[in-house]
Amino acid sequence: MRGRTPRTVAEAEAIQDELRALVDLAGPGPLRPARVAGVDVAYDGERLAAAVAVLDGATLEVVEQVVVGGRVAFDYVPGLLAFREVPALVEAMGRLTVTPDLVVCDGYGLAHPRRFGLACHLGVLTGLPTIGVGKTAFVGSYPVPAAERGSWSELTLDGDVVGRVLRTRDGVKPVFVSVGHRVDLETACHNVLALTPRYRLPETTRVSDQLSRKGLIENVTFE
DNA sequence: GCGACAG
DNA sequence: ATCTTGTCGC
Repeated sequence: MRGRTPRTVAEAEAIQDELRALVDLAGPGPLRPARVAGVDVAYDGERLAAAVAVLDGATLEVVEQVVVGGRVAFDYVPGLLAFREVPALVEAMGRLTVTPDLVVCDGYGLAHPRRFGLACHLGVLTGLPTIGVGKTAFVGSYPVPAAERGSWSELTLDGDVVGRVLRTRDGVKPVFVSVGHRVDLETACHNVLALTPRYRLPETTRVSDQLSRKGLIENVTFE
């Protein structure tokens, strides 16, 4: 279950249009997940390190970590990020000994040109509940949310609400939340706030980001 | 037609 | 993503 690796942009877009039908937007998804995973990928030219960190949903303490090395198989193209990161992430998740109740991705989910961002892609391939948390704007328009943590505004694309711009820290740049698979938007935002007791980004994102970079330096597994 | 564009 | 030091502020 790694998904096909397209050779062209047209081929990749066709795969997204096909897999989009498998996304489960019914939710609701976990409100108090026991285990929450964070995934991220770090690069060094052709080499890459994909990491998955599983945290206890209540204490936010790290429960398990996995890092796998690999090679870039698809250049970065806005809208096709998943083809660059998902294969290695699926490989890393396959090595987990515990099953996450929720997976927090770096990037977008439904808020995507074809409504099938990285979070949706990883969700469909693993079957797990996923959400996307982006650090910068990608698609859609939105009013700037109030300055207090917890404030949010709707992210709209072509007349559809595809996500929320959520303030996780008072007076700090907000994050872009969109659902991936088997989780609704309200539940996704509740979880993001639960994962940001102190920093702008979810603990899951921070731990997996640090882990992937460390894996790159230590020349972890390779392919 | 010309930019903008998750990571 | 990645290239990159110190510095201002809570």
